[in-house]
Amino acid sequence: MKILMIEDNESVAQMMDMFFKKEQWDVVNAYDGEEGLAQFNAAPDSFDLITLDLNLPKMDGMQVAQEIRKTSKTVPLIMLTARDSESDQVLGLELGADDYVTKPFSPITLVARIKALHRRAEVSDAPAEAKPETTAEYDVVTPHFKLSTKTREAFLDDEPIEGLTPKEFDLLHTLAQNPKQVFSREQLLQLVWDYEYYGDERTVDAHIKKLRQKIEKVGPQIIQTVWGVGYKFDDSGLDK
Amino acid sequence: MKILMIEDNESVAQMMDMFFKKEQWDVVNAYDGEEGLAQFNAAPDSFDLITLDLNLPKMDGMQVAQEIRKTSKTVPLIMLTARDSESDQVLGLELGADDYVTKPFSPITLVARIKALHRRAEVSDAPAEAKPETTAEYDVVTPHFKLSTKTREAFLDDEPIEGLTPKEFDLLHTLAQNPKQVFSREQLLQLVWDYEYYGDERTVDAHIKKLRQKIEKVGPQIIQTVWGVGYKFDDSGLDK
DNA sequence: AATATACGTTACAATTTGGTGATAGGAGAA
DNA sequence: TTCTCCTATCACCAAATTGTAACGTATATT
Repeated sequence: MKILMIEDNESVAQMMDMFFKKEQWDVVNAYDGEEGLAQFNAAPDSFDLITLDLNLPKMDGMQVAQEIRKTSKTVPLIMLTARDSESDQVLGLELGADDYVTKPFSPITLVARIKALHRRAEVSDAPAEAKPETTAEYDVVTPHFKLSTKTREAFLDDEPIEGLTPKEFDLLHTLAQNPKQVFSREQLLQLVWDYEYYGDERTVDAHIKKLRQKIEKVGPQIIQTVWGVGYKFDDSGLDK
Repeated sequence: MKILMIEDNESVAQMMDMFFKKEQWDVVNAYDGEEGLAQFNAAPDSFDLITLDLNLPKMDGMQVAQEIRKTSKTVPLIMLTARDSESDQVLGLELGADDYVTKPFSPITLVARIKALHRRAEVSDAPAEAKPETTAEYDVVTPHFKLSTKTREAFLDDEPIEGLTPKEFDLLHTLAQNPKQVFSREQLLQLVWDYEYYGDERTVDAHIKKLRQKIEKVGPQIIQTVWGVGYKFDDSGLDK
């Protein structure tokens, strides 16, 4: 998958770039509207998805969107917009955005939205086939654990883990996406919270605790503490 | 299923394209009357259905309809017309439209009308068989719930949910079509309301409330709140 | 064992989000 | 027209979530 990212704020661009690469996506970054449009027109068919910041130098994001839509009516387009400007959303959707995300966002959210949009686009391109409509598709699967962002449900040995709050779900999602990999508190704050958020590391602990409580209700612990480092998801202890 | 969409308004075309593709339909879009007719005549038998905007550049929609009907007397044809022009409806039906929808419409309505028309056409194409005339066909079925857009009735464990208003029915339809999938308020506004409508998210809450009241009269709750995310249809709690 | 550091736990205030009822506008029917 | 029902929106209250500080407990290091 190849993404065109049109974003002028350098640190935000860097952050996004990092997370996209973690997903093994190719990223092309343009730092203003003109450059973005040029990049796109140079090879319109090569991009699978575009993220477009609305607040851009040289050429306004809305204009860019319009120009892009003149060339391709279908390429998936996500707009990034400041939280307050609600009218942008209206206009954005009219100008052909498929989704928009308000800044500041959490990486896990953005990535999830991109994946969802890409999935939709892929399906509609494909020839008509057997429709798995109602068959839940899971984003994370191990022999004992599965999780779906579509339904926001998580299962441990087919028992639903119930009552998860948004943060708890995202946290579990992040950890479970890379089983056995240790995440520092700092990393988790970066992944699950807004990229502008710099808070207490104990916050992570507190959420882990509540998450563990809800997991314990249906099965053994799958979130381990790695002393001096952080936390990890590991359900391999259930294999025997 | 393959659809010929004759529609000049780009953003409306795009929106329709998106929802058609979600249904996994093939879509061919023509941006004026001439092009539409050309597309149709190039392969008259390849289309299963045509949507035709009446207000078109180059060649008037009515003319297009007449020309189409010269070639095929049976291809299902839906006209899209501005809300005020009532005379169009009369003329349209005389010129061979099978249905018409007033703009602006809500996606769920348009898709439902297309499905209904297509179903009718399919049945009448088929060799004379036992026609289940009055036997309701349901659009959504789970072990405890069924819903028919034809009769606009919904049943919970064979008990009719009564007194549903149009919006409430569409809302229930949208949610029930994808059981367990969480819909944000924003998504619901996009699906159930007109494409030109951008209103308060609390509006969804209010409709959900009234819908729940009517559901409660005949059985347990099948619409759940997913805190911080949205709402979902889930009747799996009734299985045991 | 002593110490320092990391972690777990709890309680609580602040914030966010959802539910609800009142109300007024508007469409459609009588 | 008048009437009725549907619909949208607002304001207020209730409920859930969240971040953080404080403090107790566990772990590693010396």
